[in-house]
Amino acid sequence: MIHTWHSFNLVQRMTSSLSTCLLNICVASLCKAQQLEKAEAVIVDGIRLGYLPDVVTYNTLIAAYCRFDGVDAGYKVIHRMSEAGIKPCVITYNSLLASAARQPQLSRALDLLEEMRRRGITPDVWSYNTLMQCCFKSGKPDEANRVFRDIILANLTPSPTTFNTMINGLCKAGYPANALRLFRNLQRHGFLPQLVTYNILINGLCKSGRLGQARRILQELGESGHIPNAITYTTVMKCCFRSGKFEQGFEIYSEMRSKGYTFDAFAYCTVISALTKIGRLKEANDCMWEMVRNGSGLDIVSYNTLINLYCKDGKLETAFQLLNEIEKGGIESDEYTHSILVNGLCKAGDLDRAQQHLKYMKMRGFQSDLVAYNCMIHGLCETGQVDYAMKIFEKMELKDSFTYSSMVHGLCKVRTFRVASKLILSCLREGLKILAADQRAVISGLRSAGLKQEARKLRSKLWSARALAF
DNA sequence: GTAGGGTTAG
Repeated sequence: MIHTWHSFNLVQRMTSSLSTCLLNICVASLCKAQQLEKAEAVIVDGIRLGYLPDVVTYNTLIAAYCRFDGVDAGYKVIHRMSEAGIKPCVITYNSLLASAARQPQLSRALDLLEEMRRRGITPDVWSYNTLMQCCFKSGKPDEANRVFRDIILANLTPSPTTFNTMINGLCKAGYPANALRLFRNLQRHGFLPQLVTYNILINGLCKSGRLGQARRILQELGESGHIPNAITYTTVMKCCFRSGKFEQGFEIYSEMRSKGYTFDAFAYCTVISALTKIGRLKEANDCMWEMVRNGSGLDIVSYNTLINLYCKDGKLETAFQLLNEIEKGGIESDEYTHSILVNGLCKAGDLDRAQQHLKYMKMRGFQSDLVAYNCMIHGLCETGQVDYAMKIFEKMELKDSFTYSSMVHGLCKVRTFRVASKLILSCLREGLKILAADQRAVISGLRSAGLKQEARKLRSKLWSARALAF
C-alpha cells in the first residue's frame, strides 16, 4: 500500500515537472519572439490547467522584460512571481542587474544588490561582474576597480568574464596600458586568455593608436591555438581602415569571404563605411544591397551607414525617405542619424535646411549634437558665412578639437588671424589640439599681416603645449 | 543571468 502510494506520488511529481518543463519551453519561445503578453497569458492559462510555473518560468519572463523594456518592467514581474508563491533567486536579480547595467543606472544596480542581501539572496560572481560592467558604463572605472578587488579578496572565484570585463572596461575608459598590464599579469599567474580576451585587447589597443602592440597580440592569438572568428576579422579590418590602410583592410575582407565566414551587419557596415569614405560608392552600393538581402532585421547603426551612403551619393531625398520609413517601422533614429543628415545638407550647400534640422535635433533632445554643430560651423565657413559661424561657435557650450579647427580654418580664410590666434590659445587652455595645417596658417598669416610679435608668441605657446603633452 | 566587432564632422 505504502509502496503504491509512493509510486503514485512519484508519477505525479514527474508529470508535474514534465508539464512545467513544457510550459517553460513555451514561455521561452514566446519571450524570444518578444511576445511577452502572450507569454504571461500562457502562464495564467497554464496555472488553470495544472501546468505550474516555477522559478525558471518567471526568470525567463523577467529576463525578457529586462531586455526589451528595461529594469522596471522586469521588476514588476517579481510581484506576480511572489503572488504565485515563487521566490526570486540570484538569477532573477542578475537579470535585473544586467538591465540596470545596460542603461546604465549605477544607483539602481546598487539598490538591487542591497535588496538581494536583505532578502537573503547571496550575490554571486555574475552579479559582481555585472556590477563592474555597470561601473565602467557609468564612467566610474575606479568603482569598477574596487568591485574587482572585492571579488578577488572575497571568497568568490573570479571567472574569465571578470577579467574580460575588466580589460575591456579599462580599454574603453582610456587606460589601454593598464589593460595590457593586467592581461600580462594574469598570464603570468596562469590565466589562459580566451578568444574574446584577444579580441577585446586588439580592439582597445588599436583604437588608442597602439598599432604595434595590437599586432603583437594578434600574433599571440595566432600562436595560442584559437581560431580567429568573424569578430576578430571585423576588428582587425576596422583597425586598418582607422589607420588609413584601406587596401590592407579590403584584403582582410576578401580573406574573410574566401574562408567562408558569415557576414553580419557589423562586418558589412565596416566595409560599406570605408568604401563610402574613399568614394568607392558603386562598391559600397553593391555591398549595401548584399547586406539588405542577407541581413535579417537591420538596426539603427546599419541604417545610419546606409543614410550616410545616400548622402555621399547626392541622394539626400532618398536619405530622408529612408529615415521616415525606419521611424515608421518603429526603429528610433539617434544622434548619428541626424548628424549624418546635417552633414549631408551642409555638403550639398543647403545651410538653411541644415540649420532647421539642427533645431529639430535640439527639440528631440539627443545625447549629443556636437558633431552636427561642427558640421554646421564647417559648412558656414566653407560658404563664406564666417561671422555667422562665429556667432554659433560662441554660443556652443561644448566644443572639441573639430570645432576649433573648423573655426580657425574659417577665420584664416577671411584673414582674421588675430581672432584665430586667440581661439588657438583658448583651445590649448582646454587641452585640445587643432590641425597642424591650421596652426601653421595662423602663424604665417600673423606674420604676413605684419604682426611678427604675436606670431612669435603663438608659436612659442604651441611649442610648449606640445612639449608638455607627454 | 555577465564580457568582444559596425554608423557622423576638421
